Amino acid sequence: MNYSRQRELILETIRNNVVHPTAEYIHSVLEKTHGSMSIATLYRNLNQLVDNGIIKRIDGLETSSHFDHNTHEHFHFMCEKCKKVYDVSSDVAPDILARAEKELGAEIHGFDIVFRGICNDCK
Amino acid sequence: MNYSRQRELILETIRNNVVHPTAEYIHSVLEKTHGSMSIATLYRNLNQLVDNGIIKRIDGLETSSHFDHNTHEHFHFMCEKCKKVYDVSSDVAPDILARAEKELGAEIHGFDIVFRGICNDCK
DNA sequence: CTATAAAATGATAATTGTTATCAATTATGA
DNA sequence: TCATAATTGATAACAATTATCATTTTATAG
Repeated sequence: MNYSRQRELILETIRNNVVHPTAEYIHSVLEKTHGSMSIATLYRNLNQLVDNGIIKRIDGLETSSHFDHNTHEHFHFMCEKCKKVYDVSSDVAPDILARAEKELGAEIHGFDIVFRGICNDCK
Repeated sequence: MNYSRQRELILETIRNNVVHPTAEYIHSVLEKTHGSMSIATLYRNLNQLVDNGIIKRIDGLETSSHFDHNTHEHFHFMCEKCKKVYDVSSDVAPDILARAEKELGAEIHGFDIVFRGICNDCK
C-alpha cells in the first residue's frame, strides 16, 4: 500500500470515534472537517484497511439476511467455501446473556453469534 | 394475520430446509415447485413471520457494516434506541472458539457476537 | 349466503449500501 | 526525473430490500 492522505483521514476518523462508525458516518464526519471525499475512495480504503488487518469489519452473515425456523437459543457457523450455514448449540457459551447484561448494565433483547471458517466437509 | 397460501408456502420452505435460506433462495425454490411468487410478497411475509416470532432473522448489525479499529477479540452491543455500538469484553464467553471448533469439527477463522437491546443511558 | 372491511397480493418504482469502470492524478524508487 | 504502480473522483451499475397502489382474498356481522 502506498501512502494516501485520504486513507490516513479515514483511519484517523475510525480511531477517534468511540462508536463503531459506518461508512456513511465516516463520510459525514470527514465532510464537516476536511471537505467531501469520493464515496468510492472511502469504500475502497475501508476494504483495504480490513484486508490488511488494520481495522475489523463487524458483521454477521454477509450481505443478505438468513432465516431460521428454530427460534430457540442457538448459534450459527457459515462455511466460507460452500456458504452453508450450520447450527451451533448454545452450550459453547453458557450464561453468555446474563454475563453480558451484567457487564453492560443493559437490557439485552437478543443476540447472534456467527462463526466463520471452513466446515468439516470442505476441509 | 389472516391466512395466506403464499405465507404457508414460505414457512414450509424454511421449515423443510436444513440450511438457513435467504429470501433469494426461498424464491428460487418456490419458483421450481409452485411457480413464481412476487418478490414483494416474499419479503413482506418474511418480515411478518419474524415480527410474530414464528421464524428468526439471523444477522449482525442491521444493514450496513460497522468498522472497528480494535482488532483484538471482543464483542459488540448495539442499542436499539440510540443505535450506538458498545464493546463487550471477551470474558463473557470464555473458550468459545475452542468449544465451537470442537462441536463442529470445523476450522474457525473468526466470529462476531452482536447483542441487541437497550443501553444503560437509554433505559 | 351476502356485503363489507381488513388483509394480502403482484407489478413495479424507489431506496440504500456497496462495487466496478475508467480517465486523470499522485506516490515511489531506480 | 522518469517510469510504473497505486490512488483518486465521478459516475454507472448492482444487489438486497422496501414503498406504492390498484386489484384480489379472507374473515365476519348481519
